[in-house]
Amino acid sequence: MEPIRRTALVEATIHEIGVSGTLDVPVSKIARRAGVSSALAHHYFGNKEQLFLDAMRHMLTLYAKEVRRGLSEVEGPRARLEAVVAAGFRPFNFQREAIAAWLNFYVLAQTSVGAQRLLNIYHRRLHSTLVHDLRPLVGDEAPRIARLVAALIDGLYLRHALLGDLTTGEEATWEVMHALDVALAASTREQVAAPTPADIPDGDLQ
Amino acid sequence: MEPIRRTALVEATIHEIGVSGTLDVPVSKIARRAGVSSALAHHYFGNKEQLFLDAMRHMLTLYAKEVRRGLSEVEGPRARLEAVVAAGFRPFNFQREAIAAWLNFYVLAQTSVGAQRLLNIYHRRLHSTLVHDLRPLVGDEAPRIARLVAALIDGLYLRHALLGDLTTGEEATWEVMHALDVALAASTREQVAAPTPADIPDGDLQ
DNA sequence: CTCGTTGTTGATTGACGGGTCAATTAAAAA
DNA sequence: TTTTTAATTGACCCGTCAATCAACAACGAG
Repeated sequence: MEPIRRTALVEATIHEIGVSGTLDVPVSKIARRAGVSSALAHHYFGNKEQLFLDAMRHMLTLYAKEVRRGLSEVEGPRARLEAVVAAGFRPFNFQREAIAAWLNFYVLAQTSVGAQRLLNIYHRRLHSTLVHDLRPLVGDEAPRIARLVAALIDGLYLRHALLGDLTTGEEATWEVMHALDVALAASTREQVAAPTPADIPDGDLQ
Repeated sequence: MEPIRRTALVEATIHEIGVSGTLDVPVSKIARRAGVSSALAHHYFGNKEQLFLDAMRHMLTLYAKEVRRGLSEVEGPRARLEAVVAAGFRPFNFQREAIAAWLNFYVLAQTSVGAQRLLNIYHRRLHSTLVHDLRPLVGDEAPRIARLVAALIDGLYLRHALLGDLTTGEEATWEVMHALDVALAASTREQVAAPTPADIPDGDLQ
């Protein structure tokens, strides 16, 4: 019984946050939607923050699955990169619920170490995936370009989510891929033209 | 008397949101910090949302001033673009208060038309500034590249704010400018390779 | 048939918060 | 001096909410 209730509560959390746009939703409301009492929610999750964090973990899991699915369908670095990018712009990620969850997640990450940890996991996962497929294309430049692509994804996502800047997710994907191709071309040209590895100002860490 | 109280309240709002990280701060607390009663805050602003929106407007004003200041010190499209980008990554924008205000602003923008309006203003302002200086460099590609740069700024900001991804704002600026230069080069090369409608009409270059 | 375990809840609590309003003070106008 | 207006507040209403707790149901094991 426990696992059923837990997932019901997690899904209800995502839903209610999506409806209100805020983390400021009564646990009782979430519980009602999950068909249980608020006391049970506390019984299983301890407190509201943990409940939300579990919900976010759930979303991240779905997202990761989506990425894997996309990756399994293609071959070659460039196509794999496109798959990763495209996964981030699938309609799934632009449902009210997902947007609300992410934005509130960011807010929470300022003050909650749990949220910070989770956010770091997401970032590191994305980064290492990108680097993995970038390395064969640009070698040592991979980390830098990965950061660039990741930032671009986040930025476009934000704009798309809050302003309907780009109409479709495909367009956003195209935009990122175009930028990526340009960066790729520039990087390889650079390596041929001027064999300068470190033109980045000194020391970086972690 | 009124203007004094208003700005005191606005500044107190920014401060308290910065401390708590949340919009979920009692008006009474904000008022106390401003040295007035919560009733007065309501008297002047009507409700909490308006108070916060005014605070956000205030921040946006400061930011715009910063951009103008940067622009006034340089000349030429490329330098002006750098000034705009750099303004976004100045320490000012990375104080707790600014980060908290922005993140909560995003959250609010999901549901508040007032916040949406304000966000649109910010976006349009940035966009038109970028386009203005991009046009002489890349002609019709200006809007597309402007969107790219804007998204990159937002994305890097987010990562810098929540993860300390890049160490310094200068580095972030450099990252954006590098991407921009690459895009610029690609764009002009494209135009040389494949003849396109009349661009590079008026104006200087570089 | 009873006992212990698991799942579940209603009721309650202690605290807080937004927004309102009658009433006070201070200053300006007449 | 009297009247009017602006500035400001304390107290309060009504509502909410997170978290706790004691208790009840269901049920399989012995």
